[in-house]
Amino acid sequence: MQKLYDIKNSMGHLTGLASRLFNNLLASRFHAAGIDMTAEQWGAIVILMNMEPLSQGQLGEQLYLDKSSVSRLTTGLEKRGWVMRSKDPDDNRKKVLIVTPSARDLVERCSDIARSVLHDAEQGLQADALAAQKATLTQIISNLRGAAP
Amino acid sequence: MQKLYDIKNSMGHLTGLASRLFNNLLASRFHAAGIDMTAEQWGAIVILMNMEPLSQGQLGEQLYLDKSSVSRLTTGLEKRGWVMRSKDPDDNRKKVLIVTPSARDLVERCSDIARSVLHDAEQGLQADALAAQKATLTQIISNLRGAAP
DNA sequence: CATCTTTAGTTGTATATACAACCATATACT
DNA sequence: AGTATATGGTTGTATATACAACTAAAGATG
Repeated sequence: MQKLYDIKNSMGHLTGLASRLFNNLLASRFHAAGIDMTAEQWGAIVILMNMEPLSQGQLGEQLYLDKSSVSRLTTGLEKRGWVMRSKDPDDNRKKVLIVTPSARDLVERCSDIARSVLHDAEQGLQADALAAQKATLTQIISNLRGAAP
Repeated sequence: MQKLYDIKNSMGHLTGLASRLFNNLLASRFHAAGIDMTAEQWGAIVILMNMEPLSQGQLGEQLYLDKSSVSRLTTGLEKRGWVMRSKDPDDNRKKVLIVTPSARDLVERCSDIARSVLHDAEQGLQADALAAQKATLTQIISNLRGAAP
């Protein structure tokens, strides 16, 4: 009989755990700082600030999210006044996303908090180990994106 | 002015992405094989098969899930006849979870599929790089679990 | 032993996400 | 130009998850 799957040492389990713990801690520290923003909202705004203007579809490519998820995420960002969603004059199907001035200060504060979480997460690890880990993760992501369904 | 947060090369982003892609691909292949089980359900059953009997609380510790999430996850597993949930005779607050025989065959097939996904995900990576990555991830998880909220 | 506290699980509510069905617009083809 | 196809976004529905409020049971303390 085949050995049981060693799930607790598997890539899928470990990445899921790390991601969940990171986002939970981030959200908890945002909340403690009186900031009512989720980790996912912060991530989307940071991507936009680096690359704007983006359409919803382009944002989805960056985050590897389904277009329906991007639609709902964007609705939340717009409702809070952090993102402007307007029609693309060159293509009336598209929406153009721009970060509002009011979001920018907030996002800087959130990014400082994210740095603190990252600092805690990487405690005791060498820079080269971290760099190697990111490279490996990046390769895995690329493999998964290219894999046959 | 501070540099913008390099989110696309950050641990939080990469682990979230990898985890999501892995689970999506797994679910897609389960579905293609005619198996109506989610990646999360499979993961929970594998943990149980390795460690049963566990209470819901103990399963939650293994998966780092909130007790409410475990409760709902277990309800789904019970509804499909994959897990027996019974009262612990030694402590009437607790529920004892046991994998049913009918789940075992299915889980073996799912585990084979998970191995195929893992194989695809790790394409082109050296065993030592993968081992180092797991060790680093494990350390990060431990750090995050121990971090102050 | 009576009450206070802690622990285990459930349920209400909210966000994040995927897939499928759909609508509107743009592009391609004949 | 007119129809067929492809693309971008929204909405319906389902699962996964967290936190807060609650219930029930066990343990602690006077």
